[in-house]
Amino acid sequence: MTAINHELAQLLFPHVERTPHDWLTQYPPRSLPDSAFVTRYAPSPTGFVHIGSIYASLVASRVAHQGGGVFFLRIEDTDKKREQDGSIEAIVRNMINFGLSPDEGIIQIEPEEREVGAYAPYTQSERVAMYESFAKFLVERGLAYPAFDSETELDSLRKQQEAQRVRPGYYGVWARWRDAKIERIQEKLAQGERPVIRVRAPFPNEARVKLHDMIKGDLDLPANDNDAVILKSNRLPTYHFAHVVDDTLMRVNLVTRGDEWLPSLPLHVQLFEAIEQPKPKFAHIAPIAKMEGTTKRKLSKRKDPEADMTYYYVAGYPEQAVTEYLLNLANSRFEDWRREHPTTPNSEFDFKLDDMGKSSPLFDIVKLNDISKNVVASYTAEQVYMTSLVWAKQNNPSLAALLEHDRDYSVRVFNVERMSAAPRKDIVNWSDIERACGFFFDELFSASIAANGYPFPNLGAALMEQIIEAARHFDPATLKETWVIDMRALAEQFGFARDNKAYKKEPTAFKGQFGDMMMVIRVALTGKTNTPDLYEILQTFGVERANRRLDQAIAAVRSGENAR
RNA sequence: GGCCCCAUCGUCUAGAGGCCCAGGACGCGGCCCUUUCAAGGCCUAAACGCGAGUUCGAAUCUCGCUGGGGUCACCA
Repeated sequence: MTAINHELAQLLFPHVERTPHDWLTQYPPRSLPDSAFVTRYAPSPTGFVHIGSIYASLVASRVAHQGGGVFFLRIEDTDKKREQDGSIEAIVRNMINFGLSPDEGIIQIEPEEREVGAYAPYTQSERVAMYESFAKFLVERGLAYPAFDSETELDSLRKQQEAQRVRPGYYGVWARWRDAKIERIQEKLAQGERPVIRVRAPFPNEARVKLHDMIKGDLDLPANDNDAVILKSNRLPTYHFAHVVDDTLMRVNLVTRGDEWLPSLPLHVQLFEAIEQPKPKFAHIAPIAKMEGTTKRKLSKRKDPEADMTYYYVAGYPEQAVTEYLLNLANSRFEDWRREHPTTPNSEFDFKLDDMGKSSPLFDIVKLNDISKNVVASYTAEQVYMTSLVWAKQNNPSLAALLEHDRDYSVRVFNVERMSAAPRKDIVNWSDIERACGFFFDELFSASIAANGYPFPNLGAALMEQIIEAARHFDPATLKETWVIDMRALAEQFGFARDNKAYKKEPTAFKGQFGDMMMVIRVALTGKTNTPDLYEILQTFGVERANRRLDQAIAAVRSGENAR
């Protein structure tokens, strides 16, 4: 520490008395086994929650918790311009919903915000004193210096570099404030100008940074020679410096983050060395991407609705489905595991960073839908009822009213073809319920008939009337097999084939096959051509509702207006 | 443009020199089952970007090329 550096440090940070050592003493190493990882999710509160964030925190949380480590939440609010109200609430709510509740940081917002953890505060704007201590430390050692370039000066610098076709940046001869005399700095400060603080990077720097990334493998990057800004003129740190100081003081030993950070990794390594602290391990995650025409790009907040977690809430995807889809993207082994362990909570899946892909996976809603169908099928009717009701209250109030109006009936509706070994898989998400089950509810059924009529097959009004009339005599005490046998007999009586084989053998001898007759009943009861099993529908409806529907259908057939 | 990362069916991927004329899942198509639909069962089509090496032998190792992506802010 030279006298001049010390003087400069005092000039820049006269009020800063605490040293890095003081802070390191205040926040001692965690007492955890060596194998335990301390990870964090460090979002900036700049808007809606991106699915990539949930993906990254899922990874971080699993890696930490599997080894008995700690996963915490840190709010990176150093860019006050981009900050948006409500972001923190959205972040915390999403984490809770997705079973990613942090061990430390803001863990709750309702009824009141609550922060826990011994490494507080967990919000960067409240940690300014720490950044200043470390910045002062660097200035004292000649490893950082103030720079007073204005925005326009930096712009013209960049333009000159472009014109001369040299690498843009603040380095070598371009780093004008790098070796400024202290008198000049004093003068600027006296004029009331606020400098940024830049690292003094070795220049020229031919060194290479070699390290092992837990996802990307062995990395070999050129060392940093750019005098990056570590403290902005408003005294808030840049991401780079905040990352290094916070992850040091909060004793993070594994940094998981998007791989867009790879290019600045050498700077980070340099900063860890400059503050004389060990660097953590790194795991750089390839972000979820999407095709746009022929180009692949990161899922974008602006362009892609599916980037926003709100999309999944509005569509009513169970959180478990989204989680398992993401787990599958991260570790494709997951779906094999799921098949072998159909009912085990996914938290017991042995997640491995090693198994993560190195390149960006493409988002695939079709695959998500498939996973979601299976998740919904694994729910009990009661669970479907409860969960979809919560969704409907927010997203489909009229459906919520129907579900609440007759709770028992609704649960029975969701129980149709659910209790078997091969449960019905026709509900993708809660917004799909109206399409799949709407006809069970008289209001929705009537609306559908009013809008679309009955999609009856062309069998002639007289015959259809007879068929529907015959269906009126349903006895709930009848066993399913018996009922089917009875219906087959009826089919034969009406001139339909008793079974498919008979029909295939001699198609012209019949009015149609068994299914054709049943379709008339199906449409009469439901107004649809694709529904669950008719026997179960009749059982669920009950005789009264069934007969009411059949009578209505007969009337429609008679009037002819809806037959088509 | 510099630097960096990446590269197997349409998609997610398995594959760490012979087990692979490449396996699974989703999707697509077909068949079976069947009161429609869904599910389920069976089956088909579908990929190692290209070129050199190394080797008895390469999807797997090396190099080059090509292609894709990321990044070059007082944003994170």
